[in-house]
Amino acid sequence: MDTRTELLRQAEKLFAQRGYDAVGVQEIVDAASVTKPTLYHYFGSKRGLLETILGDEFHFFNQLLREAAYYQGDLPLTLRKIAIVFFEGARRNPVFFRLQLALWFAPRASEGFQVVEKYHREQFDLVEKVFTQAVVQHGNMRGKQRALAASFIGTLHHYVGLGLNDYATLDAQLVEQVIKQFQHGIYS
Amino acid sequence: MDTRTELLRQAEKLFAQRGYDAVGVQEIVDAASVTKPTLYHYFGSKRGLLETILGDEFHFFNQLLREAAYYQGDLPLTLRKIAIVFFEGARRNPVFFRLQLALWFAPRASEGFQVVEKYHREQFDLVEKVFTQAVVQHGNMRGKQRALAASFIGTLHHYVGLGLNDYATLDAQLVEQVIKQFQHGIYS
DNA sequence: CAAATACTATACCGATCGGTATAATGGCGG
DNA sequence: CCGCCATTATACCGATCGGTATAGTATTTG
Repeated sequence: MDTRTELLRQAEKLFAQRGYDAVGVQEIVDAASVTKPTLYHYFGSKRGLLETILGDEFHFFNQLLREAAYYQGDLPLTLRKIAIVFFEGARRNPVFFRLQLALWFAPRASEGFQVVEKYHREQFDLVEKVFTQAVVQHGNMRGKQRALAASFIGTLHHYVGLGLNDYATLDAQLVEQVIKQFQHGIYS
Repeated sequence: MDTRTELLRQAEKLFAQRGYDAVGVQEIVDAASVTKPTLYHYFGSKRGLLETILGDEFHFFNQLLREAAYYQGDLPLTLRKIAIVFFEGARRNPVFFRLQLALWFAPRASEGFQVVEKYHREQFDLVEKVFTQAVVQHGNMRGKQRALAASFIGTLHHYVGLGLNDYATLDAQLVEQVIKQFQHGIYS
């Protein structure tokens, strides 16, 4: 295991467990069994370390989301694919999803939120585009794409949060329930 | 304005804006135009300050919730009342709701989460009790009270979050949409 | 083989962290 | 008027914060 990867892994774990601000640089390098200059050689700053972690993870995840959000005329199918990507992502990589959720709900002026914001904006734009394309078939959604995208992603976040704390099981059945529930909100 | 109240107000605002860990004690006392011994006289520690802030706010809010969650045989009505309490609370006191949401999504091991947890547990218990009482009329919910309570509160949180960031308007219309959507999830 | 480059440790920086010892101030009851 | 208690400021504590100057050791490249 090279030291750079070990630093990324240990830092992600610590940030997810105790929060970005509460974890010191010294603690990270101790966990990775290196010293501070090594960390600063690779990442430049504590913030640079966080940006690298989130950049790598979101690069991977948002690519999956992009493929799932490729709209081909069937809105429920597309939403289902998106939900599956979120739920499977959270099950495969709970540490990252915990971190990312905590930072997303952190105060607007906090470092963590600012770093995570642009990646969430990417996700939002992908989902909003789906709803915009679907307006052709679902005219009653016209003008509501922004609210719908925010609501859908928010719903997925909320269930991911429940899943991470064992209040729900992120399985195919829950996907169906979420989609059905959300569609009912649209068509009413 | 007495200094104690001023400290509570300024600290709540700063914590909500930039996060509990990112705000230092010195900054709080400067904002309140006092010095550190004054803060430590009243609250004992930084954590004690946070506990007092959240204790006061949740004491007030959870009492409203308790009244709204008094079940009298009409589940949709009770859920509607609960949703209204959340939405009106968030509109009246957005600073507190921002803070409380951020702490709730903070890592399990963080100080902030630990302080906020017991008050959320109160809320959860109140809502779970509603579903348990409603099982008499809605037998298909039997055994799912825990998941339903978590899902309902999570839904409200998610819309409060949207409202705080202007992705939704926390009005009576949204209450109806949330209730209808949630009921559809139950009865299916 | 020489020189450059990448990587990593020791030891340190000033600033800030949460918290406190001491003492001065003020109002209030006896 | 005296003594008590609550409140507040000055000045300080050791520890930790994020970050770095310097130098050593590999590894790679010419």
